Amino acid sequence: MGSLEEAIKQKEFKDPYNKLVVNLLYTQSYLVSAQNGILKPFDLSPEQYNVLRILRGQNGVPTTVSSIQDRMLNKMSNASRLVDKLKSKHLVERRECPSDRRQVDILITEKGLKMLDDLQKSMEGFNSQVVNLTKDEAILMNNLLDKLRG
Amino acid sequence: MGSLEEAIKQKEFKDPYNKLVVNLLYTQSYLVSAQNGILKPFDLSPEQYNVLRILRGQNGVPTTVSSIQDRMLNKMSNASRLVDKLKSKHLVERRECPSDRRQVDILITEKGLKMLDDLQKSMEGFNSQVVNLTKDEAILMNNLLDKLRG
DNA sequence: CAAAAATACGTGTCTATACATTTAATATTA
DNA sequence: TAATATTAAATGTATAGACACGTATTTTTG
Repeated sequence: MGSLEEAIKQKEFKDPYNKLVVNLLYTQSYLVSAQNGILKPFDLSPEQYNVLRILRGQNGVPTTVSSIQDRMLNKMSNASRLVDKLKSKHLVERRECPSDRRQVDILITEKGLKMLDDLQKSMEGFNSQVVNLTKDEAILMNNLLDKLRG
Repeated sequence: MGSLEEAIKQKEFKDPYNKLVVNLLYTQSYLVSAQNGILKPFDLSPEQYNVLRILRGQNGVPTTVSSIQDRMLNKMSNASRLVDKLKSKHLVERRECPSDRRQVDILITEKGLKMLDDLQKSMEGFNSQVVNLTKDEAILMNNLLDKLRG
């Protein structure tokens, strides 16, 4: 499973950039699959999990839907519908925003916080297990990724 | 837009592994969005494009659906339905496999090859434009990604 | 201040992903 | 060889991603 070439049975790539794009797409799929294994018992999708973490990071301060959208990993996703799904599971709460009636304040509920807490136990160590790199290599790669997006 | 922290407005991460997982997911979304811009005029999704390239790589030798599946970037995707979509656009052809009637041989059509050829003009340089790294950095990152998946 | 522009959120639609299940064909083995 | 297991592909279903569009509210500006 080591090299990309072996994994997707492609002999060679035009240049390192071409290979890198394919490699990043392939690695993301690898990570999401692994993450799904942990999230599935909690009946959460990766982006639902992400939205809950964003809301927990607010420490009780409400956020709007568009602010959640801005901070989501997948910018083209649909925060409105994800929040709706989380609300139907009673993991978040909606409040009409008094200062601007176009906006809707979103808050994580006790139940949502509890679920994140339970999840933490399963997620503990997941990142370092799934990422077979030394800490220094991980830091290096973070820097390269930040540069990549320039 | 430089750092991940800025992009998703998160102050800090538990450790470099945690950040790296988030960084990879975020970067994939960045790449797919950019790729979509090129593919949209051709009415192809990224995985449809990928399947066509796999078939072109066969140089006329037919492949089965499951072999395509194995080589796809997203292993959980559904080769059968993607092939179906490509067939309805007359970009691929299905043939029943004589040696094993469970299998279906898939071939790229002339129209499919022509589309890839036209696409190449737009895709030319895309990878090196979207990836703001030197060639050496790209090579380094490829090696780290291969190691990451262990 | 009235008209126009911008913003926030929701919705509609099509495609893709994730995963379970089904159906047909082939392989295994008792 | 008949029964069982395995495999290939397709299908069913729920959620998510991509993107256009609609509606209500607020901002801008002429």
